[in-house]
Amino acid sequence: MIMSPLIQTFVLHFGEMGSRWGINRTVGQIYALLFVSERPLNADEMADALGFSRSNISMGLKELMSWRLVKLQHLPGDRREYFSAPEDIWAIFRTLAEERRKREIDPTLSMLRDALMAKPATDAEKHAQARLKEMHDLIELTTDWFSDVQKLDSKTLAQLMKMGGKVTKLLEIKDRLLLGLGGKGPEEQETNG
Amino acid sequence: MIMSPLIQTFVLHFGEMGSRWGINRTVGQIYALLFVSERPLNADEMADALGFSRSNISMGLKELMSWRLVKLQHLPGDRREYFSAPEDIWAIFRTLAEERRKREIDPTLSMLRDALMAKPATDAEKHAQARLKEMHDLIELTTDWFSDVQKLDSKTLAQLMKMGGKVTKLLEIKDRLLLGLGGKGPEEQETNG
DNA sequence: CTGAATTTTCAGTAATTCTTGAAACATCTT
DNA sequence: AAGATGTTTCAAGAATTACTGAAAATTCAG
Repeated sequence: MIMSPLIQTFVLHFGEMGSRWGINRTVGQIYALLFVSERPLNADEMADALGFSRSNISMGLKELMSWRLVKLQHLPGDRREYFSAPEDIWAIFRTLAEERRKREIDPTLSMLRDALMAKPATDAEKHAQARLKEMHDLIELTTDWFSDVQKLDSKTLAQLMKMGGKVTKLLEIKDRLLLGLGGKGPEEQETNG
Repeated sequence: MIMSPLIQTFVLHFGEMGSRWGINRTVGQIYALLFVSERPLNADEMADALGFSRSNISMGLKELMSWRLVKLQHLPGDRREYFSAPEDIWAIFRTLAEERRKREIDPTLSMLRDALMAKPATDAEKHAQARLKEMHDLIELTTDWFSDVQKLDSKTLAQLMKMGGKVTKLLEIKDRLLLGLGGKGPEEQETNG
């Protein structure tokens, strides 16, 4: 299979980026290729297109499967395994986030909690624990929030994001409501910009 | 300088995590050490505590400075350079996000935009471009949103995050307001839960 | 069951990235 | 300006990670 220059550029860039994020180049390229492909691909096609050995592709796919980032399917009358990336890019994003959480965030939080249980023996330890507490709380806050937000459907999520910093406007409105509906009316409508 | 077991565990874990995120172990450990330290440290102290060579520390610090993650200062009557991590952990988080954006997100967006300019020659390219557009939009949306939210002060940000998925409640209220203030009154107050 | 097709494993090699000591460089003190 | 102190650079060696081909394992058709 021959990749058009357009696709090739993307695949190469993505592989490069992957390697900056602790994902190996092969895996990044495989995923990029699957992501833009209009149909599922089998391992030989990928090996051919990317110029990697068959076994390298096999390992890359194994990795991607452990991340739940690829779907495996069979084509009628063909024994080979065909792979594809999910249609919904938000779903990809979520899966990535979930897996990363499970693999990296959770163990880190657990380590921090353990460290916080110990009785500080010195001033240095007391200070260190205070810092670890800050880190723990920040991580917990951001990931809990993230997992909450993640549960929203794509449409709501997009709507929310499009508002950007303007969510604060909503917070102000909320506060005003809670204060007993004093204050101003709906002239706050540019909130929707 | 001798690290207590508590600090050592943290430093080691952080170095390990770093290496999963494309940050080398030394750099991760240096930062962890600075993060929990109650006072600024000089390069020799770090080399000693972590068991790395002086030159390795020097390179690590250079890297951390390029990320704007450490502050350099001088102590009165001491010619050596002392380093520390910012007090405010949110500030650290923001800096990290900004730098990562500058280095990785922006170039990726630019590559995607370029790819989208090309006239698709084949069906495969047409499909690929549609996918790249999805990716471009997702990245742009999330990063724009992130940079907006990033500008909020820490307190507002924390407030927002503590709400988690409940922000949708705010959206509902907003929609109701925009629909001309029909609908219900302030009995929606559990929004604050 | 047999054998063809396909996939996975794995040990060895290749490539990359990390780490170091030595030398160069810089800055201060006298 | 010389010497002391401190920092950076860099080439080479060490360690890690990626990649491959060959062999083993699996799957399926007949």
